[in-house]
Amino acid sequence: MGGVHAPTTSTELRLHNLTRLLRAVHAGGGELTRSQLTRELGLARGTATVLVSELAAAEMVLERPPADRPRGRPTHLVGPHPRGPVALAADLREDSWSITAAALGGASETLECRHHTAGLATDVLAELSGALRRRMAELDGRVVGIGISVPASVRDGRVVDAVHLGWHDVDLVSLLRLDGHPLVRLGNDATLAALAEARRGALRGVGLGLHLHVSLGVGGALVVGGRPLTGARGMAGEFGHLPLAGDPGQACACGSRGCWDLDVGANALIRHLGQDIPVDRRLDHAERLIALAADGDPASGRAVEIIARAFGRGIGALVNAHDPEAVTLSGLGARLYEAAPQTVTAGCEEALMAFRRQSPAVITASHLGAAAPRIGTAEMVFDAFLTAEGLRTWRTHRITSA
Amino acid sequence: MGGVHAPTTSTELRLHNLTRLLRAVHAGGGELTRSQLTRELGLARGTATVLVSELAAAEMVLERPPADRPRGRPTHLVGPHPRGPVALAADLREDSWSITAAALGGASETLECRHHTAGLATDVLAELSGALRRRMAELDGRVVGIGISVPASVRDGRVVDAVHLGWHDVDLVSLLRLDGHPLVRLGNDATLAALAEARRGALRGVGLGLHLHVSLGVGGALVVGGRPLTGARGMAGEFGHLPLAGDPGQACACGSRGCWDLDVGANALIRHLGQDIPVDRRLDHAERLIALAADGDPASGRAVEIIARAFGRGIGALVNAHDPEAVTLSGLGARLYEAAPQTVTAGCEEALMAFRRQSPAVITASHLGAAAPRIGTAEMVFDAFLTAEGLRTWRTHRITSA
DNA sequence: TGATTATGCTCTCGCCTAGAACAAAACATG
DNA sequence: CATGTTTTGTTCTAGGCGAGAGCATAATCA
Repeated sequence: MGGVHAPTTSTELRLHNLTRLLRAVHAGGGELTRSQLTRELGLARGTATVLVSELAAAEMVLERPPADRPRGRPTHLVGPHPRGPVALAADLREDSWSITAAALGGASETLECRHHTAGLATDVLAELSGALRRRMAELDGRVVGIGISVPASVRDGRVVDAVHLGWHDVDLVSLLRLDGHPLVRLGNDATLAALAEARRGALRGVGLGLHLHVSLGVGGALVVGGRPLTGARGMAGEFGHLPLAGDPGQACACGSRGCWDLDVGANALIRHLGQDIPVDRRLDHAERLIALAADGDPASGRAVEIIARAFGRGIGALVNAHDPEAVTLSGLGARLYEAAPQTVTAGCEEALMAFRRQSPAVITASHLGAAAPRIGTAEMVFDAFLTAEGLRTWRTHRITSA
Repeated sequence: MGGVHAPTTSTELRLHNLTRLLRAVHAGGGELTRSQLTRELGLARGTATVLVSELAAAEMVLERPPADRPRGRPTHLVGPHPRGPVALAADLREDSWSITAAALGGASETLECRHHTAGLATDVLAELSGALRRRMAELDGRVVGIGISVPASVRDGRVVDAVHLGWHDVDLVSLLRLDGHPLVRLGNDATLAALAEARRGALRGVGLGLHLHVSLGVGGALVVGGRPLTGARGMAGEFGHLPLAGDPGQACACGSRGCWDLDVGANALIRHLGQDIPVDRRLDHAERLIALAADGDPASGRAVEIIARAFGRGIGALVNAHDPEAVTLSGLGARLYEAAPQTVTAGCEEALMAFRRQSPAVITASHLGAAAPRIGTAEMVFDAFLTAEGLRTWRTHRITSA
């Protein structure tokens, strides 16, 4: 499920082991030595030699001397090649967009970041499209895929529904005119934040984790074996539209009633204070309100407490249902937890089944911050690229272009 | 992730392909021809010859002539060997236990079935233990594993909590004195019903499915790639303890509030009618109430409608959150859906996000009936056995015993 | 009876990895 | 500073595996 097929022939076996090696390099952040990789993958040293040489010849990895040198013959760190594969990650938000380039191992650099006020105006997309094409040209031949993170439901590469933006069934890939590129992937920002957490954050190595990403509302994903569940149509993780913590009769903009979204997120926080803020400034405003609360402002403080409690209760309910090993929070969720950890925890315990209270799941605020969706987007692209197929493409591409 | 490792050497490659072949035979119910298997697995005919011969020599499969003969040279059905592997499945319930033997391909026969009134009395376990040992002796050397289905939360092979039975942290495997056997697996009945549905029912081939099993309350599992999620501690699928459809303030016996369990299941149905029925007769009674409703009894009819609506609303909420391709119902859930399909559907649509209403997930009543946990138990055992390790064990065992 | 059709069997070939033996490059020690 | 120790890289051989080709086989069809 998702590109990693087991080999059935000896030829595929080679490709499979090359992929495994490359994935290990990527997962290790490009900071593992050749001998570590050899041990980790259970390869013979001779085999490792062949495989690493092949990847180095293809300009995917480069060996460099390590900082510290233990006793015996020195080994080398296997890291990304300076002319190696790059994933471009575009993070499109209600109020801004950015483009980040990530190399094998996950090291990334945000190349460009623009604010906008136009919501989904076509010229915002045109601007982003132009920037992406420019960056691809700059990185001549190194871009193996483009990922786009959007605050919206995504299905089969199309934006199905963006409640807060008023988008419905938009073919973003076509609008960005990236059809020509072989590997373009679209993802929901919360799902991608979960992916980032699974690969580079607190859910690393966790069998079953739950990640919640709070922005205007609440989204997230169950993470199973390092992979967020995306649902049959790529629209899972809409936890905000479970009736977890509030008035079951209250209507939600999504068309249902009693949604958790009505009680948690920037929208809820602002509504609780009776304020009226335009969509494209709500996230910033909500962060400011949480800061105000921390500084002792009573009205903000009360609102934050209410939201934090509702957040906690929903978390408890979700833990009841799914029994995760760990729960991680990103976006506004992390801020909320940092501002009122005891309130969130109390809400959670309140909703937990009694026998689970003895060993509740660990709640952690993500340390990836606002970069989470970007990082996850790059991981999504590398997931698609680090396959037998991707390797073949890279090799033939480099051979023909050289 | 569950025993299926990818090969890294050519020796493992052979074992891997043997396993794939055996799994395909099992998944196909032992009714696939050699040529079908060859095509399905993408093998060369020569390779298939070698692999099938090897499995036949090990007395795992047996080739037999097919019923219908198409044009060319006749091929053979690859089915279970009469002296081949057998999984024993014990289904332990509040009021009875049974033992079922399943062969490769899933064909099963219930060998023994006893009623009891003693709940968890030690002599019930002793009786079951004796019966299991007897069956193992009868099936001399063919039993590759024993699975046990229990109506309780299970963690690390121990019964953690059985609300309606009063069991807490019971080491059932030790109590049954089966420690000697290499492969003993314990599972929750709802989770195993979901597994059965995934392998032999309506969730076959479904990428992400949701199975709900209604008895006194509601349990179930998300099925991902043919495998039910069990949670970090094996206690997932407690969907009944999400506050999905009722009064959020109402206290539940589990220690939380507003649980779905309060509105759906035998307990809820009986409570809605203001009746008072002992725990061990509630399931039967609830079925009778649903039958009464179908016959036109107004009080029962109203109660069933209310429960069905709450059931539907919760399903809708879960579909919002997880976006399953299909939803299957077993136990009382199937009865409820058959009795009032339009009410369930209406409740579901009511809770769905508007944009999902265009293509809602398909709801299906399971056709496996009461056998679902048994079937799932056998599948659990074969899952553990049909691995490179399991094959090795079988081969060495047969070699030394022959 | 002979043509057609699809499958099974056998053998060769190329590919892959393990493992052993040897070489190399550092550090540790006196 | 020279020598021994330790760990890793390199090279080569042996054994195993599956693809594919060519042939054999067993049924149906005309």
